[in-house]
Amino acid sequence: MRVVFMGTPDFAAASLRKLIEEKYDLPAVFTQPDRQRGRGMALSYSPVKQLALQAGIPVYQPESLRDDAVLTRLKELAPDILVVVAYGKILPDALLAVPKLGAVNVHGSLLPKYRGSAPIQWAVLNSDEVTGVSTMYLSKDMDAGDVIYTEETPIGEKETSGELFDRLMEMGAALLVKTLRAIENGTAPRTVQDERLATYTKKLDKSLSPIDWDQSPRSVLKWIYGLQPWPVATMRLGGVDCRVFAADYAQQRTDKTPGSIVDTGKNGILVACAGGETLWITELQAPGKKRMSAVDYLRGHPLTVD
RNA sequence: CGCGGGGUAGAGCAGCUGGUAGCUCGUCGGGCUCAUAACCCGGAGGUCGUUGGUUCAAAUCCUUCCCCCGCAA
Repeated sequence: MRVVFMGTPDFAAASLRKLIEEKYDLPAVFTQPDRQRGRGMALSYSPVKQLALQAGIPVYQPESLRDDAVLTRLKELAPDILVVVAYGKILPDALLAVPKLGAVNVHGSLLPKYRGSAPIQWAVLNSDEVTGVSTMYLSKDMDAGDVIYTEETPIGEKETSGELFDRLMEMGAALLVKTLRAIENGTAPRTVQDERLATYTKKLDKSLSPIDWDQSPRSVLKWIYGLQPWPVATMRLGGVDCRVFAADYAQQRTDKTPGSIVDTGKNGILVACAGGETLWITELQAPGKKRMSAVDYLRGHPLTVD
C-alpha cells in the first residue's frame, strides 16, 4: 500500500517509524517547515523529518497547503491513502480527495472524548483512570471523523504526561498498522462519533502552572504530574515561583488554609490542600537551579511553617 | 551573536561595596538517653568551574573558554 505520511512531532514520528518497519511504500513525508528552536535559536528538523531523512524518504515542508503546487505534487505521488498524525496544519478538502482510500489519523484519546490539541495531558490533569488511542478517518471538523479502532490503557497514579505520551505514541503506531491492514482488507469498522459525548481540550500553556491548592490532594498531585514535561506546575516559595516535580500523599490533617506550608522535614514540604487534607512536595526546582529533592532544597532554603 | 539566572566542603546555600571562606544537613569521634530523623561537645573535609589581567592583596573587579538552568520559538 502506497502511503503519504504527514506529521511533525515525536508522537507522529513513532507512527512513521512503524510504517517504515512494516515496509509500507512511502513515497513522501510532509512535515512542518524547519524552525529555530532551543537555546541559541538553532535551526532544527522536526522528529518526523529526521526520521524520514534517515530512511531516505523525500521530505516536503510547504509553508501552506492551500497551494496548487502542493495539490499537484500530491497527485503525482499518487498515494492509496494519507496518514496524518499531529501534522499541525489543516488539510484542505482538495488534498483529502486525492487518495482513493481517504485519510486516516491517530489521536491520543478515546474519542469522542478529548478532541483537540492536548488530549493526553488533559486525561492526566483531569485525574482520569483510563485513556487510550483512537484511529479515525479525517473529516472536516477537528477530530470528529468516524472512528476505526480504539485501544485503552490505564493511567499510572504517578505517571507523568510525558511518560503516558511515550506509551500512547507506541500504542498509536501499532493501532495505525492494524487500521491500515483492515482498510486494505476492506474489514475496517467505521463508527460515527456520538457528538453528545464529545469534549474538547485546549492547548497547555504556562498560565496553568500555578497550583490551585484548594483541591483534593489527588487533584493537586495529578496536576503536578500532568503538567510534565511541560509547562510544569509551580508554587510560590521564598518569594519566587518554584517548579514542582513530585509529590506524595500525606496522612496529616490541618486547619490551615489551602496553600499554607504545614510542615517541613525529611519527607519534603507539607502543604495544605482542600478540606484539611495535605500533600508532601518532594521534588522541585528554584529559578536558575537544577531540579532537586525538597529535602535538598530545604538545606539551603529554610522555610518557616505558616 | 535572541533574553536572563547559575557554577564556593558529600548535598543545599551565604559571602561577591576586595584582605587566603561561613551556615544548614550529611559524615567521623565522644557524651546524654529506655530510646530517637532528638540534644550536647569535638573533628575531618574546599587549588571558591576555567584562562589571562588589575592590585601589596581577589571567591569578591575586568577578560577567555567550558558546563548547568529558565524564557522565548
